[in-house]
Amino acid sequence: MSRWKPDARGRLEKAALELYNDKGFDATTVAEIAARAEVTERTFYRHFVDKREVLFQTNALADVLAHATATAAPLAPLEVIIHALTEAAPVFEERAELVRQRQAVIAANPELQERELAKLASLVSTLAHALRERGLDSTTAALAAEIGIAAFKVAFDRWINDPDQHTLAQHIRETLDATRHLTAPAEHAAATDDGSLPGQENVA
Amino acid sequence: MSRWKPDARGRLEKAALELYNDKGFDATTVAEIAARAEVTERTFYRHFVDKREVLFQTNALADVLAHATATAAPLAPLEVIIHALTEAAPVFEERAELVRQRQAVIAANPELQERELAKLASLVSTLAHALRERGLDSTTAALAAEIGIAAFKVAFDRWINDPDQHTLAQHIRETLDATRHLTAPAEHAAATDDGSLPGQENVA
DNA sequence: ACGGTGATGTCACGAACTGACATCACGGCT
DNA sequence: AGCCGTGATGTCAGTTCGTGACATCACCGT
Repeated sequence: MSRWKPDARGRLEKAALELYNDKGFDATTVAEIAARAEVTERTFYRHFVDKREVLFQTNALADVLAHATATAAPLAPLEVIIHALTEAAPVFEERAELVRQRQAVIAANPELQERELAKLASLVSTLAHALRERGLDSTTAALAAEIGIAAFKVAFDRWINDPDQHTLAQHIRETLDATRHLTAPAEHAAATDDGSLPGQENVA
Repeated sequence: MSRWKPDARGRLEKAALELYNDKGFDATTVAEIAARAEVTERTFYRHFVDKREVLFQTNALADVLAHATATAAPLAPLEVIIHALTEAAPVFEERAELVRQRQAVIAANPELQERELAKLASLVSTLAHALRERGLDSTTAALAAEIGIAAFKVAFDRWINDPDQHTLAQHIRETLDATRHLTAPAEHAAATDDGSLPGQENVA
């Protein structure tokens, strides 16, 4: 028979989630998590680089974004981003309850918010890289990626706090539409319509 | 005569900067900083909430942004933001050398990058609040603030890595112009086609 | 049966913070 | 002048995070 109960990592994750929810992140020690998962503290650190990382297992998202960006039809950068984010939406929508719970924990703790921002920043890098692969110049790619994730933040926030009114995908679309209205409105919009496809426009 | 040398905080700040630059953030202990500043470790923590915070004394920036946003002429949101960021630019330009040095330290350490993102997020809140005060609805304000800071990130990055080609203010203006091109341009199809995303069907 | 491997345990430790209490120049008040 | 409150600092003890080094031992392939 096996020397240890299987899936130590899973048990740790579950224990951590429960405790963070129950007593709050700060009041939870790694020792407690380990004890509840019936492993040692050391084992916790073998599975997660730190106490926060348990909540941020989401590399799936980066993969979806990168893939969707790479395979999207030739479109203006913002359309590509809408496409990619829309593809990614189900990752959240499929486990809305868990996501909300997780978000509540994060909302209650500044350290966790920092980590979340870091994760989002890494998504920006991923997106920007994927856009560069599509031929965008580096500044445009960086800017488009930043704006995309910025819009996602707002859309996600609205989705979390606006239970079931709309899907996340709808919020994303609405938010990016709002972005267009925000940035376009006063100016005449058609000036740059020289028929070119995705923007090779340079940042003058 | 006085019991202690004056300006403990200033000495701590100086000592920390030097050590972070010299041996790196990780390799520097608070004990070392305190020793060099000729105070105790405890005193360090009385002046700075943690080891990172020494590098993020920048509440001046938030004040400038909030004030400039509040007093800007009535304009489209994005114009207000351009105005505010432009007002804030001198905060950096006036001490470009120090800013570059600081940025190098931050670039070398993920923990510091996390903190920086947190500070920027707090600027987003400040900006959004100021925009709401101007009468924008909460979602538009949040979105405009996110986009403004996103553009600022890109502009700042270009400024740091593009020594003296342009001023930060120029970069900001260029970047926000690029934002307009990114979001507005040439998407004549979008006006009538609010429906399906092209290419959606064959993206796994 | 044998030896290598990988997941876990054990131990020891440094370094980041924190709470509680002590000290004592300074500045104001009487 | 003398007393007193205050604020900045020191001292100390303790908790928790996170890591390196080494030990254990079921499992798996040969």
